[in-house]
This record gives sequence, C-alpha cells and structure tokens, in this order.
Amino acid sequence: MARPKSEQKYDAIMQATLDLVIELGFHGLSMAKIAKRAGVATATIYVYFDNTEAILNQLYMDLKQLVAKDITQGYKPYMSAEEGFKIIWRNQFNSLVKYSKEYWFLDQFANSPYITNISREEGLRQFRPVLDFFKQSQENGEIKQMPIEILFPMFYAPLSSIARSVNAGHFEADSEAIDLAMGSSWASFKP
Amino acid sequence: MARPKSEQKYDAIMQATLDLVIELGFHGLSMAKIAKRAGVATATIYVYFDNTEAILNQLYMDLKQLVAKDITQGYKPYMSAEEGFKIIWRNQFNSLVKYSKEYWFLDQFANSPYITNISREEGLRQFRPVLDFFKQSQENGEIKQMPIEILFPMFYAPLSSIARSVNAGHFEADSEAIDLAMGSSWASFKP
Amino acid sequence: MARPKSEQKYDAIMQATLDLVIELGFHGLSMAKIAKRAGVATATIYVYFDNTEAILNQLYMDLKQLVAKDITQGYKPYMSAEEGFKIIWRNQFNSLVKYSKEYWFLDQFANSPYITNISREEGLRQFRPVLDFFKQSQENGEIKQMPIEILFPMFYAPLSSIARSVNAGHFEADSEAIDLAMGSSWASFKP
Amino acid sequence: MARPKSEQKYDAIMQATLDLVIELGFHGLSMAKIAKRAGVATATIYVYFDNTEAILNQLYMDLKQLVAKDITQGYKPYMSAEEGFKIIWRNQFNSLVKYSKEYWFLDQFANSPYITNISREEGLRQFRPVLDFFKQSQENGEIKQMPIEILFPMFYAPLSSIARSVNAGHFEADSEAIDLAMGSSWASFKP
DNA sequence: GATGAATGAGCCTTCATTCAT
DNA sequence: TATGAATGAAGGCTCATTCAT
Repeated sequence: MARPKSEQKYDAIMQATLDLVIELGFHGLSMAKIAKRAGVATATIYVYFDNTEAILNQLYMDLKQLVAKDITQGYKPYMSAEEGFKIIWRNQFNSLVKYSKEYWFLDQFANSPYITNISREEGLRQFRPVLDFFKQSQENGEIKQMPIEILFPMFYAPLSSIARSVNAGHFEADSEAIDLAMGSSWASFKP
Repeated sequence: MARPKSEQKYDAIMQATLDLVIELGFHGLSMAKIAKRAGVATATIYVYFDNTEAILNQLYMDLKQLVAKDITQGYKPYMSAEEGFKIIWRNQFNSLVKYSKEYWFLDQFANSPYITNISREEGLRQFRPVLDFFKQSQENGEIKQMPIEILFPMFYAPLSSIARSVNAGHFEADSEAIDLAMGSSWASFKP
Repeated sequence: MARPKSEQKYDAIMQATLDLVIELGFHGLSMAKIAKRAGVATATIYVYFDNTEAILNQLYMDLKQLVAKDITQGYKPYMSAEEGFKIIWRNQFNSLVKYSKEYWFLDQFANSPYITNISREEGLRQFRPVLDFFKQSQENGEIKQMPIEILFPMFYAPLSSIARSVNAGHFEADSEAIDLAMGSSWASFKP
Repeated sequence: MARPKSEQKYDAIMQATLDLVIELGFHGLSMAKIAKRAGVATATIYVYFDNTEAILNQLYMDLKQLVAKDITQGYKPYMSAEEGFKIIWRNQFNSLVKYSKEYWFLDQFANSPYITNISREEGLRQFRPVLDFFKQSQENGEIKQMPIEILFPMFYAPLSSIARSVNAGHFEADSEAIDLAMGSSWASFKP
C-alpha cells in the first residue's frame, strides 16, 4: 500500500472507483466491478489497498486536494476584503461546476460511515487558505465578526447548493445571476 | 375477512429503517437487518413494501411531512418581512436541531440514487408555505428580487449547515450566536 | 377436498394451473400465481386441495379424461382392423392437435416426480378402449401378434411425435402427409 | 498465472446436476443442492457457469454428444438398407438402454423452457449420420419416400418408448422381442 | 367457506477476501 | 507483483403453508 509499484494501476483503480460511485452510487460499488473497470484482477487491488474503505478514503483525499487547489488563485494580500471575497467566491463556484462529480463524491462520502477521522481532518486542511483569508479580513475589520462555525457555512453552503442546482440542470447561472448570488452572499459578511 | 395489516408493524419497519440508516448508512442497510430490528420476519416486510427502495421512499415522504410541519408557525400575514423571516428562520433552525437525524436522512436520501421523482416532488411540496412567504415578501418589495434557485439555497443551506455543526457537537449555539447567524442571513435578503 | 363447495372456484383453479404450467413450465408455478390467476385467495386453494402436488395430479386425471374421450368414436365392431386402425389413428391425431397444450402437460407431468401411482394408473385406464381394439384385432388375426409393450409404443409414439412437430409449427400435415404417416404406421401391424 | 479451472470440478458439477435432475426432477434442482452434491461451494459454480440454465444447456450438449456417438457403428455403405436399418436400430436401442438416465434427461430437457435454440440445434446436429443413412437409402429407392418429419418420428419414437418401458422394468426385451419390434418397425419403411 | 396477513425456509446470485500459481 | 479460482457469508426476494379474522 505504501509505495505502489505501478502508478498506472493505482490511477486506474482510483478512476474506476470514482466513475462507478458516480454511476451507481456507493451501494452499487464492488471490488469485482472496480477491478473490471480498471482492467486489473480483483486480487491486484489488494496489492494497492487494504479494502474498499481504504480505496474510498484515499480517493477522498486525492480529490479533496484536486478540487481545493487554486481556490484562492488571483487573490492578492493588498486587495480589499470585498475584492478578495468575490474572487474566492467565483473561484469556488467555478470549481464546483467544473468538478461537479468530484464534489458530489466528496459530499456523499463525507457524510457516509466510511470516512475515517484521518480523512476528515486531511480534507478540512485543504480549506485552510480560504479560512486564512476570512480570519485576516476579520482582523482588519473588513468583514463582520462571527465564529468560524457560522462564517464558513454562511460562505460555503449556499455556493455549493446553487452550484448543485446548476449542475443538475435545474438552473442556468448567467453572469447576472452569479453577480446577484455573490452580492447577496457578500451582504452577509459586510460589517 | 382476513387479518388486517398492522399499523404497528408498518411503524416498526419505518423506525427500524431510519435507525439503521443513521447507524450504518445506506450501504449497511439490509432487509434482514430491518426485519430483525423491527421484530418481524423478513418476508413480512414484503407484505408492506415492494422492495428496499419503496421503504426508503416512503420513509422519505413520511419524514418530510413530519419535519416540515409548523415551520411557518407563529408567522402572521401582517408582520413585516424581517419579523417573518426571523420567525421562520428560528422555526427551521429549531426543527433542524430537534429532528437532526431525520434531516440527515432526508438530505442523504435526496442525494442518493434511490430517490424517485415522485418522492422528490412530494418532498418539495412540503416547502411550499416557506416559498410562499418569500414570494409574497418579494412582491411587497420587502426582500431583494432574486430567482428562487438562488433565494432558497441562500436561506436554507447555511441554516442546515450550522445546525449540523451544532448537532455534531462542534459548536454550541447560544442565543447570541443564533442572533448573529440569523442577522447575517437576513442581510442577504434585505433590499 | 372431497366435495368442493364451489365448482366455479374448482374450475378456475384447474384452468389457472394449466395455463400457468403451459406459460411458465412447472418451475414457474406457484400457489400465489395460481391464486391470482384464478381470482381467489391463496388460502382458498387449500380448501380445495391439499398442496401443489394434489392440484397437478387432479389436473392430470381431469385432462386425461378430457383428451382420451371419443378416441374410438366412429369405430364399429363390424369394421375391418385396417378400417378401425385408420379411424382410431386419425381420431388420436386430431385429438393430439386439438388438445396440444393439454397433451404437452400430460406428457411432462407423467415424466415428472409429481405424479403419484394412483394418477398414473388412472391415466392408463383411459387408453383401455384402444387397447381393447388391438387385442380384439389380434385375436381375429387381423393384426400381427406382438406384446402390448411393443404394440402400444409402435402405435402411439410416432403419432404423438409427429403431432408435436405439427403443433410446434415445424411441419404442416396436409391430408397427403397424414395418409402417408398413417399408412406407414399401419404397415407395422399388418400381419 | 492464477489457479487454472479444474476439469474435475466441472465434471463434478455436471454429474451432480444429472443425478439430481433424475432424482428430483427439474423442479427439485437448486444451486445449493448441486454444490453440495458436487462437493464445491455454491459460489464456485458461478466460476464455471453463469446460472442454472447455462448448466443445464451445457449438460444437454455434453450428453447429446455422449449418447449419439457410434449409433451408426458397424454400418457399411455397401450394406442393404434393411441391413443398415437393423444395425442402426439395434445400436440405438442398446444406447437407449445403456444410457437410459441420460436419455431421460435429454428428453425432458428438450421439452422444457430451459432449452435455448443454440442447444436445440447443437442437439439435432448429433443425429446427422442417422439422417444421412435414411436420405441415402431413400435416394436408392430402398426405403419409402416420406418427409423427414414423418420418417424420423416413425423410426425414433417407438424405439425410445419401448426402451423406456424396458428400463422401467415393465417389460423384458429378449432377443425375440427385439427382433419383433425391429421387424415391425422396418415394415413401416419398406417400399 | 373464504380471505389476506404472517412466516421459516429456501431460492439465486453477488460479495469481500484469501489462496494457489 | 499479479492473477483468477475458490469460498463462507450475506444479499434481495419468493415459496408453500398456517393463522387470525
């Protein structure tokens, strides 16, 4: 498990797992299907992972790293909190749309009994840069004082929810709608 | 002329299913486990439901009806939008805390492949009174104009997310914190 | 079981069973399906029959009586053996075609482990008039001497086999073909 | 590179299936029983076959090949049709007696809903040498002209029926009886 | 007599995992 | 390392039959 011999096989297993969970849900997953889709033998999977749970947790951490990358891209410390907020909001929204399937997996998995505490903590770590931005802005008095347990849901939950609606095709988010949502969200934080 | 179906057994099956999904997740569910927990024979479940999916969908609709009840309780038409918003917000928050497990189930199920369109639509119907409040207030110009697909996530998602944090014991929501969150949320809607 | 109260229900159960066996084979049969098809409750079937085996045996005997009726119709004692043979052969052939499904059932059932010795003997009894004809004709020296265990297969098996081929649509038996088969068969018996 | 499939297990499954069908009929068959009788785990059967139907069809084809072998053994092209007929008739009769159980299975299966068209065609192919003999003899004018759909039942059905009677112990076929039956059968074909 | 609910036993099939190669 | 065969356990579901009404 430590250092996989073939990176290609490791990747194939991860990709197959993600695809299958998206297609069939967690319930429809099985080692046999993963193996078939990945083009390896079932027993081979056990060379790379201890069991199903391990595959899913690894996938969770890999994806978390993938999607959380560059969320603060474009933000510069000299910017105003509002500017920064909007850049990060938009980045996050774009990420949610671009990686809709990955986010769906992350969300489902985070609420499943499979997830280990290690994965959960590792996952949270990815949000650190965003949290840093908010903490900094609060210290500057540019956004309202509120505990992180309120601030973060306030920022992330509607974003995620709207993006899901867009991804499901229930709603078309043109630039006007996005500006509206973003502005509306910013109003929650403006001091 | 034969034995009538037993309401008690129906309830036991529903309760057992809810408990088990909460304990083990959807993946850990099985007819045998439901039966054992409900104190009936496996085959008996099939007298009441066609299959696992049917049980879950029925549970979804039953719970949706249970938790969505009285969310607008205390709201009067002559109230200002802000007053109404705060009453409904608080009702919803209390409901989310009181029925935390039920909401967790509803949330997970709504994002699972088990849910049928019928259940989904039936579920949405329960939110009608809340939507009506918002629509009315928009017409009065008391809250900002925005499409329902933005408005609703903006209202519901942070609420749900904070309540989950509270229920998980990660955060203690004293009345001050609640006021803060509620006020912060209201800022998003204030014209 | 002795004297059924409702002849109508008895008939419905018999008919449903026959239809289902023909549609699904013995393997696909079940009390629940019979009940549904017959329009009665499952438990009701047990008022009329002890179990599945009893239904099938009764059906076997009923059908045996139905199809074997009038096989010797038209035969008169003063006729020559050849005349008699041809009348009976044709009757049997027509019967096999007319009651193709019933014969299929009888054949399958007679070779299944369901059949009891009582049913088997009762079934054989229906062939008595035909056997009598052959015995009589042998005594008259109009057909070859041979034991019944040869004579009967020689007469019945090809007939049945050809009819099955016709019923399956593999072969169209015009009057010429029938005369050919019948004549060919008669050659086996001619002294 | 893994363990190869075991011919021994394949054979054990086939043999167990044949034995069980003979003992209990198709209805009494089950994967669990086959597995137990064959001395393998239930799941192991699925390594070799897709499902019950596949087992039965394979068994059908295997047995068809076994029993149809050497039916024309001893026949030489220079022989008269009558000589050939009698050799083949006797071979077939001996085969029917020797492989009585196998023939019983083949017969039952061919009339069951399990059989696939592929199996049916494969089964017919085994009779080709016998059919060729008849066709050849008809062309030579040594046996009566009649369509194959009559000729074949005429030849095979009584043979099979008599053999069954012998196998069931209802009839002892001494050489005199056999000559009688064979001669009687030949009379049907003699021009 | 007639019914439909109730159930233990059984069905076929798939599962995660280990074993032999 | 990589593999596919092997399997005990578990899955969903149906069965014949009995029970309560």
